[in-house]
Amino acid sequence: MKTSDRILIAATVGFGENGYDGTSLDSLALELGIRKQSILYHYPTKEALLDATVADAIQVLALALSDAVTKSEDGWDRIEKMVRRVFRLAIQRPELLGLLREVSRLGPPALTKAVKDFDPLIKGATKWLKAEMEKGKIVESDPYLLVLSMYSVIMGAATEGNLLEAIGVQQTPRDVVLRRKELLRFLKSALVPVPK
Amino acid sequence: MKTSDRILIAATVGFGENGYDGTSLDSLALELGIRKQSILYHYPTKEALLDATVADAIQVLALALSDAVTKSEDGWDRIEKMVRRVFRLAIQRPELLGLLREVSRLGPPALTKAVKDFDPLIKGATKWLKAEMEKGKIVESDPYLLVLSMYSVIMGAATEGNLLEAIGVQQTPRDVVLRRKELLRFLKSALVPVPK
DNA sequence: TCTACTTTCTACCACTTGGTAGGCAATGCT
DNA sequence: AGCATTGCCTACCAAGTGGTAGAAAGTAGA
Repeated sequence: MKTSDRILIAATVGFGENGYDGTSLDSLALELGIRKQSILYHYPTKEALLDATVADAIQVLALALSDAVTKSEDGWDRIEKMVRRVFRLAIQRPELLGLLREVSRLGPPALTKAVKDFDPLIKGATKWLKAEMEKGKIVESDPYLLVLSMYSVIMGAATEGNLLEAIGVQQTPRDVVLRRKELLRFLKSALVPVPK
Repeated sequence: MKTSDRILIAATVGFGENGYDGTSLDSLALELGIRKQSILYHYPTKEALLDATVADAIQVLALALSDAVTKSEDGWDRIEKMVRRVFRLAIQRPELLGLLREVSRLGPPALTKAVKDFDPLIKGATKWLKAEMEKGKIVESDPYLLVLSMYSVIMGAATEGNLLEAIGVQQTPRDVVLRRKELLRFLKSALVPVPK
């Protein structure tokens, strides 16, 4: 693999799990078996490296979501498949969502760029939700607010691994499935209109 | 106010908003108009200071919750009042919830201690939810899982201020009320049984 | 083979980090 | 008064931070 890609991955894991300030270029270099200066050759500053990881993370997330969209039908089925897809991502690469959470804490300027990349996703989701509401397939409410709520719910559920471990909650695949099911029940009862 | 208390508050804000690694003792001291060594007099290490802030934050949260409990009736009313109380806390002192989120990212040893302090709260909530379920006032499901879900939902909603600002969402009191309402609708439809 | 370019390295540097040692003034107790 | 304790200070320090300068080593084309 290209060195620049190896750096990107290691940095994503580092920033996503130990935070931006908690991850030094030296520690990344040590992990990769190279010198810090090689990192700075590929990414001129630490901040540039952060921007690259965030852009990549958003792209991966966007890809996963669009994959779920194409493989689903309108209505609740689409939401369910998207949640499942995000959960799979959270299990396979928990650092990705951790990074997005971290960048939202860091604030500008990194967050400003991230939001710009993220915007089309939000816009698309909002538009779709609105259409679904008009069709009566989703409970009527402010679609933008709904997107934000869903974002924070899914984000919370997907990034609380550390906490669960500390509480002593098992993290076997079966338990994760259970938690995902509970989350889906949560969302479904809030989003799907009760049939008359 | 006692110097040690001033330090505690400043540290809570620092750790909660800029993270543990993002907050240096020097910057805290500068802000307080004292020397770093004075901080180290009251709290022997930076980690000890972190532990103190976390213990304090949990105590404040527990107090707020128990206040909501005593002033509410059983059933949905109690959950609603608790959510409102936590939201109020999130508005008045956003750094408190930010700190709890930060400590869950930091992992042991700080998280281990925090969980120990937090445990009675979780146990109490779980027990109460179970009783409510048996009375039929809350939808039947795994109470422990439910507590965790509610925790992550509320935490997410209450700590996404930075993100909302970057997206361009207004943060006027009216908007916060709207978001709280949406969250409550979310919770209510997931928790309150549909009347036959 | 010579040359130009890419990539990684060694050697530094100024600055910040958490933490130690010990001094000095205020306070209160005997 | 004498004395111990408390609280904050100055003076340091070793380690680690992101980043610069420039040499060395590989690589590919002429």
